[in-house]
Amino acid sequence: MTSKPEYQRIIDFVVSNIESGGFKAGDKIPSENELAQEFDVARMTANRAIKELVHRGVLHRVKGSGSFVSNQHYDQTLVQISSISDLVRSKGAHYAAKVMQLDTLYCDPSLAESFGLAEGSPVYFAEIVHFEDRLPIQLERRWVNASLAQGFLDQDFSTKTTTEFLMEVAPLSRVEYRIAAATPDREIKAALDLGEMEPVLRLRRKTWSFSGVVTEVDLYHPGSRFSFSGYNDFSIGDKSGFQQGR
Amino acid sequence: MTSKPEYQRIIDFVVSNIESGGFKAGDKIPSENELAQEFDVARMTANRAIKELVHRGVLHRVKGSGSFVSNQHYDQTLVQISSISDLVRSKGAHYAAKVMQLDTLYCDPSLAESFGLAEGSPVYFAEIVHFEDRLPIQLERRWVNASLAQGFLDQDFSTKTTTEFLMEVAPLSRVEYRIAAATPDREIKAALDLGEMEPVLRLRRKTWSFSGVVTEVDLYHPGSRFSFSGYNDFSIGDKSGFQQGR
DNA sequence: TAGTGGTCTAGACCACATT
DNA sequence: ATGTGGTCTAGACCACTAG
Repeated sequence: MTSKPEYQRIIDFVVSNIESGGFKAGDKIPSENELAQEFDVARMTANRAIKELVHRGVLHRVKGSGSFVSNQHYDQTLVQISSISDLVRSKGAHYAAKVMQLDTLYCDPSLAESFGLAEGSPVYFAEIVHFEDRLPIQLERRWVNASLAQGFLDQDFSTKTTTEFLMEVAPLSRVEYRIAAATPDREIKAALDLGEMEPVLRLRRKTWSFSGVVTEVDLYHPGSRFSFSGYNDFSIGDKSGFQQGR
Repeated sequence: MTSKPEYQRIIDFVVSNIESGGFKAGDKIPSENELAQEFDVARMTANRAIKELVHRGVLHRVKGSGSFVSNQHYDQTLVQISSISDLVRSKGAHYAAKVMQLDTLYCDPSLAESFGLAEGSPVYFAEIVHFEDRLPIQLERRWVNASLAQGFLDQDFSTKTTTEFLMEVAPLSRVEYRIAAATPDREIKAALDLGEMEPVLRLRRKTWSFSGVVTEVDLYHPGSRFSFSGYNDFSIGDKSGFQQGR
């Protein structure tokens, strides 16, 4: 019989009060000192419980003021997106990549603005098709800040992914992304072996390192064979999430 | 000059050692006691730093054994999906909903299996179109476990969302979801006022409460006007995420 | 000024790992 | 037996917020 930690009793108390409606969104919950007295524990223990719930997004705190119940999650959900090669391999399938294009471009005004570079600055461009058991599963179109990724053109991206390389030369500090459904152009349609009316699932991502924008990428996936998925567990232990293509 | 907390110095130490390659994935890092001595702080302070990095997924710990560097995230990314009415309102736009259908079905074999119910069990079905400033932005097709959501048919879902109602009667414990690009059927095309070749972005979600499957829903969005997006910050403070339609 | 959270200390006991 | 992380204590000082 492993007994629950003390802080868990406090977590349970707060959570069950929220679930029962005793504490509503915006309500102030008892202070650390009050909880510590109530549960006969040290303040640090109450602090740990509250901090855990802040981590989960259940509560938020204001210094000098108190701890408050955050807005309900409703069905807030997380999608976790990992690299395509990991994904394919984790399914036990064979992964392969084919480099279609790999060379240098010079910034047009729009690219220049996006990367925060001067017009005409060099940017590497790569187009790579990723396969899962011989079936094309992703078309990658990537632009890379040349000044932040020396040696990019010399890599063999059929054995190491662009992401793996970029992670080594420029640790990421920020990512922005967008998932959309799109109509493929002719080239995408050919590369992914798409049906006549088949849409694509597009993930567009922009990545910063400490020194600036490192890379922008469009990842196109066949709508009929690929999706982002995952799950969330609440109330029990905690959240969690994975990603899956199909 | 607000000085950094002590535990932040330890976090920085570990992170920079990982980024510089000093600590590699799988490596054991110094123990709490060693770190505490090294930085001349109490063990609890070192513990806090390490716990923070465990929360971020940078490290993992094994009781009795040590703390280890986890596999690199690469560009793991989070998408946070919130409710459509919150989303529209948070953009300052006008939100409206139109209930197209709201009645009772009886489970066919496939529905029965999904809900864990007997064939022929009653299930509520709702079809609702959500508008952002008069423009259709989401078609919701929802199936609801009748035994877990009494009063569902009596609600006015043009003023309160299905999700809000369900959250009240059956607190969620688990969510599964899948994002895909799809070709709309005729009905979806009409409801969302789609162009001829326009694909839809579909979010399919299945939600459990403690007592079983509560609801399954397909949310269809115009590919040309809607996407899921967000961002992640690393290394600085931490992660974060929002969702946005456009 | 009194209450709150943010941080920190210098101990402690325990369960578990490795040796 | 030793070292590790997991938990907990009973204080403490600080910065911030509120009355």
